[in-house]
Formats: sequence, C-alpha cells, structure tokens
Amino acid sequence: MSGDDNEAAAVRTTAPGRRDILEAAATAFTRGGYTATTIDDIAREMGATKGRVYHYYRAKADVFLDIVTTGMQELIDGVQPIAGNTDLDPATRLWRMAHHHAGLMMTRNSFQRVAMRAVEMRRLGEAPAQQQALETVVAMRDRYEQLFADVIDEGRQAGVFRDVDSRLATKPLLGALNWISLWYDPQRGDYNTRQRVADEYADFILGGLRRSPR
Amino acid sequence: MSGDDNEAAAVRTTAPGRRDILEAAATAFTRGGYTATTIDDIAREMGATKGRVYHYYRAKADVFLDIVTTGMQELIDGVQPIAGNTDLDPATRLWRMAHHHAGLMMTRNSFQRVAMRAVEMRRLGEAPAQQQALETVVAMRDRYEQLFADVIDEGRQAGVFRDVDSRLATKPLLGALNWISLWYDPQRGDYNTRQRVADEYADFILGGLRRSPR
DNA sequence: GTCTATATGTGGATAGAC
DNA sequence: GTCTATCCACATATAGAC
Repeated sequence: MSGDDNEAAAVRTTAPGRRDILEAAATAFTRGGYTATTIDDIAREMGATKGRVYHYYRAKADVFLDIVTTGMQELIDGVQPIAGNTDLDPATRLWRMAHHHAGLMMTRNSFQRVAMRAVEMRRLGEAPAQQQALETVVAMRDRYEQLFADVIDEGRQAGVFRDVDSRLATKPLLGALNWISLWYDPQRGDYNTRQRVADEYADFILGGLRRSPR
Repeated sequence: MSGDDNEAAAVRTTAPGRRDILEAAATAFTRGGYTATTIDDIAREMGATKGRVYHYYRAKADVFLDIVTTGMQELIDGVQPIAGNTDLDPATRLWRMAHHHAGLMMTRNSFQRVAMRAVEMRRLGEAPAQQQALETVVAMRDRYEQLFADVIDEGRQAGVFRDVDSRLATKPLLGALNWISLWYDPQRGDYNTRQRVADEYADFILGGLRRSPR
C-alpha cells in the first residue's frame, strides 16, 4: 500500500504575533519539557526577551496549552474526514488514518511532541482555569481515540479484524504512532523517509489487527 | 497464546536505606516529571525530610539516574534470557519478549515510566559525570533494542516475518509497549487484567510482523 | 542517621521606560 | 509593541544541632 499526503497541511489561524511565539515555544518545550523550559528560553528561541511573550500571553501555562490544543486540533482535522469516509472499507480507512497520524508526528514534530506530553500531565498549576483547559485537551484526546475505536469495531463486525476489545486495541496502535514524535529527528528526515516510515507503521498496525494471521 | 510470568520479579540488590528513597522518588517523579519534582516531594513521599535524601545521594540527578538504570536493568535481565533461548523459534521468542516487557511496564510502572522519560532527555544538568551517566543509559537502551532487532532478523530470514528493516521495525514495537507505562494505572489493575493486556500486545505485535497477512 | 535552619541561585510575573 | 529592571516565591544544596 502507499499514498495519502499531508505535507501541505499545517493550518494556521493564529494571529502572526502569537504564531511566532507558539513556534518558538514548541521548539523550546520539545527540548526540555514544561517545567525545565523557561520563558527566557522561549524568548531567546525567537531572538527576543520575555517582555514580548508576556505581551501576548498572561502565563507560561497559557502558551503551553495553546500549543497543545493546536496540535490536537491538527490531528482531529486531518483524521476525522478519513474516519467518516464511508466510501472506503474499514481496513483502508484505518490504514490511512494511521498513515496520516504518523505523518503529523514527523512534519509537525514539535507541536505533536508537546501535545503528547500534555495528556500525561495530571495537573498543570494552581489556576483552575488552566486545569480546566487541560481537561478539555484530555477530552479531545478521548474523542480522537474513539474515532479509531469505531473503525476497529466496524472492521471487527465485518470480519476483517480480529475479535479484540476495540478500546484496548487503540492503545498499542496510538502508542506506536505517538512514539514516533520521540525518536524522529525533523532535522534529518526528508519526504521519502517520512513516506517510508508512515507506510511501515500503517502496514504494521493493519497486520496487528487483521483476522487469522495464518 | 498465553503464559509467561514475571510477577515475582523485581530484583533488589540495593541497600535498604537507598531502596526506600528510590521507591519514593520513582513514585514522585512519575507524578510530576524530573524538574517539577522537588527533593521535598520525594522526602514527603516517605514521611521524612530532605536531610535523609541528601545523606544517601549527593544530588537530585543522582537519585533520578539510579531509578533509570535500575529500570533498564530490570528490562535487560528479564528479556535477554528469552532472546538467547535458541530452543524456541523466533516468533515464540519475540512473543514472550514482548509479553515480558509489557508485564514490567505494569508491575514496575513507576520505575519504567521514569526510565522511559530519561532516554528522551538530551541533557540532565551541568555536571559532566551525570551527563555521562545519561549517555550510559541511552547505550543500554540501544543494546536492548538490538535484542529485538536480532530476533526480527532471524524470523525474517526464516520466512515467518515480513521483509522489514529490523531496526525500524523495533520502533512501533517498543513504542507500543513503552506507551503502556503512560496509561496503565497500577492502582486499578489486577493480575488477570495484566495478563490480558500483555497477551493482547504480544498478539498485536506478532501480527504486525508476520508474513502474508492474508 | 535524621532533623532544622539557612545560604544561594533561578525563574515566573510585573512595572514602567522607550 | 518591545525592551530593561525588579520583586518575590521557591528549590537545590549545605551546615550544623540532636
């Protein structure tokens, strides 16, 4: 199998001032994690000082949450249309969903890596508003997982997938895919490498779910 | 498939004083990450104050590194014997390796979750000794990955696995498995749940690599 | 061996000049 | 809109009592 292209994606609805900050912050957070990254790090990343950052954002947590929701939204925007395309059989849909997700882990590496870490955080700070924002992100993640679970159920009922607990089955699937953001180095990979990786992952996942492996 | 038991594992060669600290610190780091966790958090976790921690460890980074190397060593100790057991065919060996790894992600959740995060850290601090220790851990991880790559190559040459790049193939495999440490809640799972999860993961992975999926 | 100070550095956030 | 200067809270690590 092969195909599906998301290299052009990267929706940008954010205002230019904030956008620069988000890009710089995503890079900085990728290097050091949330607490280890300072506002000075973020500012230095874009050749400015923290006055600039605080002009657009009230707190460090707000910058972080903006990156995370952006990352999650990019996943949903890309994958939901594939999941809902009933012209395609479940196996093909799942293959393309996995392929697209894999692609975003590489082309939007910094945002996705930061987003990935956010859902494993229980608390972000004391501010209840930020806590609520974090829970919104977790809710987005849950809905996103359900997209995969639904397609798996469909394929299971159609007899092409094994008889798995669809909700449990999303764990190795998305775990494998999300892991890409940790080892993939955006500096080194080119278009062909990314396609090869995404193909391999999509094949691996379909194989893992297909009925009667022998 | 079913079987293989690592519930009894958890090797303890560490001195009792340090052991308590390691357990408490692993729990604390699991909650908040490296920078977010304070020495006071660790001390409070075991009902003490930081004087106790600093009596056994010179620095926070040293506590962290001790957890990480312990976690990595537990993986190697459990999986290497399976990988080297040439009485078994490659597919069975890989199934059991994956199953055992999955088990450790759950039974030794805090240590494994901390260890997992360490390898994605580029730098730990300024001290060159600690930096070197971190690189030792990364080297352990590389050797560990190679155990899986070798078995995959064997199975590929034997014709039971697809024609994959074995080194690339370890990525979705170990990514899926390591991810368990993020979503599994040690408070809620019992023995049967863990077995079921490990079985599902091992099946998934074998399916993903097996030749002629249809 | 474990505790309570405390010295010291650093980072989030604000005020206000330009 | 972007900067510098500064306040203040907190965390690592040490000193020294018990």
